[in-house]
Amino acid sequence: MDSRTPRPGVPVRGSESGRPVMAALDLLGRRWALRILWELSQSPAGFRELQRRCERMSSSVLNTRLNELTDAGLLTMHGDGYQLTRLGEDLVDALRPLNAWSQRWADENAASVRVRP
Amino acid sequence: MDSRTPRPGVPVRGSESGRPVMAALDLLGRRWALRILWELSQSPAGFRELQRRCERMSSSVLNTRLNELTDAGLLTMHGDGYQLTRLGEDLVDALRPLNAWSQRWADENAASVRVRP
DNA sequence: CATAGTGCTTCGATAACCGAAGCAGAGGAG
DNA sequence: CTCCTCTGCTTCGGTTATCGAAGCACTATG
Repeated sequence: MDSRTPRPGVPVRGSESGRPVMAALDLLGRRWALRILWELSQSPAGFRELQRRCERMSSSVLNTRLNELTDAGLLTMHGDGYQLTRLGEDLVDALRPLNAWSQRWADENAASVRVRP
Repeated sequence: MDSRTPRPGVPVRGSESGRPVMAALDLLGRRWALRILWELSQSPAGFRELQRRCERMSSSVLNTRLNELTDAGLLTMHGDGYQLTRLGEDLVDALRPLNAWSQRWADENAASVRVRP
């Protein structure tokens, strides 16, 4: 098991402070991490199913992320696949405003593109 | 200028769909992106000041991120440094629940560590 | 028995990131 | 004016993360 999984209270990539939000930014800033949580919030899925949903993401990275997120207590694995823990669901809830924001972002971006084609 | 800045409506790393939230996950999933927004939400800062706050992050990556985030319309640069746009501030607001969540994460993590020392 | 599915691993290639150094320009001091 | 210092930014060689194809061990099904 990779012991470099970001944890609150411990120095992480880019911050020695150990502040929880810094550990979160490190964990979630790694590639595919947010996406995996997002997909599992839609519905639980097995390894290969996740890989398909994320347009053939590398299996080695998927495995690494699954281990990290499991270590961090955000998801668990049963016989029928991976699913979010209570804590993982809460994180996805906390990330929900991001969905609404991205829509506004799309609108403003379309507007700013429209004036210079 | 790097034209690979993720934008809503355009295919990005890991998703061909062009869905806004996927573009957001790509943009924000890159290293230091969330952190830079976070720091600028505390207060505007110049290039080297940002570098200091982020514990000597590489200047090349900082420059790349600043360009991407500016391209995406999340921040602007004046004579007195970089600062968030309205859209950038909204994003930080949307990310605010993450702060609260990370605190709960820290609590639960401390609890689960305590039972197996 | 063969076939197809699973979770996961290995490994060479590529892309992202790091870190130290340096450049050009804008001041301020002497 | 020169010298010094600060700025935003660039370059480049080395390290790390990620990719992608292949394969392993196992289970289930026919």
